[in-house]
Amino acid sequence: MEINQIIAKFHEKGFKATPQRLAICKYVLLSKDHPTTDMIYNEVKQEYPTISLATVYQTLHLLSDIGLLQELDSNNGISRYDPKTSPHINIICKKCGKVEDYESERLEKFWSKIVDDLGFKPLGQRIDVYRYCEDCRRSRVK
Amino acid sequence: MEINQIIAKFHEKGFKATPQRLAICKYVLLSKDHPTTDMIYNEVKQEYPTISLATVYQTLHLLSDIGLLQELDSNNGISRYDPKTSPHINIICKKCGKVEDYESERLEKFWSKIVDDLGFKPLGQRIDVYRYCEDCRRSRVK
DNA sequence: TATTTAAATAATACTGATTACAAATTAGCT
DNA sequence: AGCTAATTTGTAATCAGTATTATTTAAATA
Repeated sequence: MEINQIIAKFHEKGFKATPQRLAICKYVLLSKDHPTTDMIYNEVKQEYPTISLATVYQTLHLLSDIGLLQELDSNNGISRYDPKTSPHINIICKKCGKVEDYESERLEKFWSKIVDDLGFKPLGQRIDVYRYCEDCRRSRVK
Repeated sequence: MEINQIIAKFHEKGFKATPQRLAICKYVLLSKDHPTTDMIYNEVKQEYPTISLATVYQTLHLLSDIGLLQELDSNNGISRYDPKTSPHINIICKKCGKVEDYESERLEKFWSKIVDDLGFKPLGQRIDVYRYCEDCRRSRVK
């Protein structure tokens, strides 16, 4: 997504396109690894050393509200954010919380039928599947 | 699920079938409304006035581990628990966090194909769909 | 049924992610 | 360039969930 599109999106929804917001967008929306709030804060602090953690939280909620990302808040109480808002599966490790994406045409096709059945257009969706990831299976602590 | 089956399940997995655990099972596994930890605590306290909140948390995690229920930890940071562990959709209100179930044969059929594609047997899954519920749409605060 | 013991409970202190607040700053309008 | 409501900051407060430890107990064994 282009930076100009993002700015337009903010304006369209009646919000200001502040540099802090754009910096967070630039990082999260390009990110491949479902970052946590902390990862985002530390990354954006490189560019805006005075940014407040509160701003990061507020912005992430805003981005979720206007549909630019999906909040994943995983099982260990630490939220993660996913720039992909189209139907896909999050393969989540029950131990460490790491998230991998799984996309397939079949899933998208199925999903559109399911939504038809539902009878309303959802604001968003989230499809998770749990397992233990490679790393956690190797170090079989529990 | 019969109480005897539940007791057997605990023993099979090497855990003790304590009265506290059984009381929590009795409430949650029969519950239709995806209760929060607090709801469970307050309900079970009727029968076991000395029960500790810590016991409730521990028991719920145990029940999740041995596959008797599904932890839902919803978007507002408060965990909810779902006695239904088969594939179904949780229709979640983005404002108040209320959860409704949606089941369909079509979904179950689709899901088994998706799992085949995945190439591994998941420990569990969670399929959420977001909207604003009736009540929250009516009281259009935000 | 009494004994034994590892497991479980209760009570409470603690942790850490998230939110609330209020003063200072600023995007974007005119 | 000035205005103003929106936004940001920094910090304090909140609160769900966890850790800890002394006490109790389920259930295996004799």
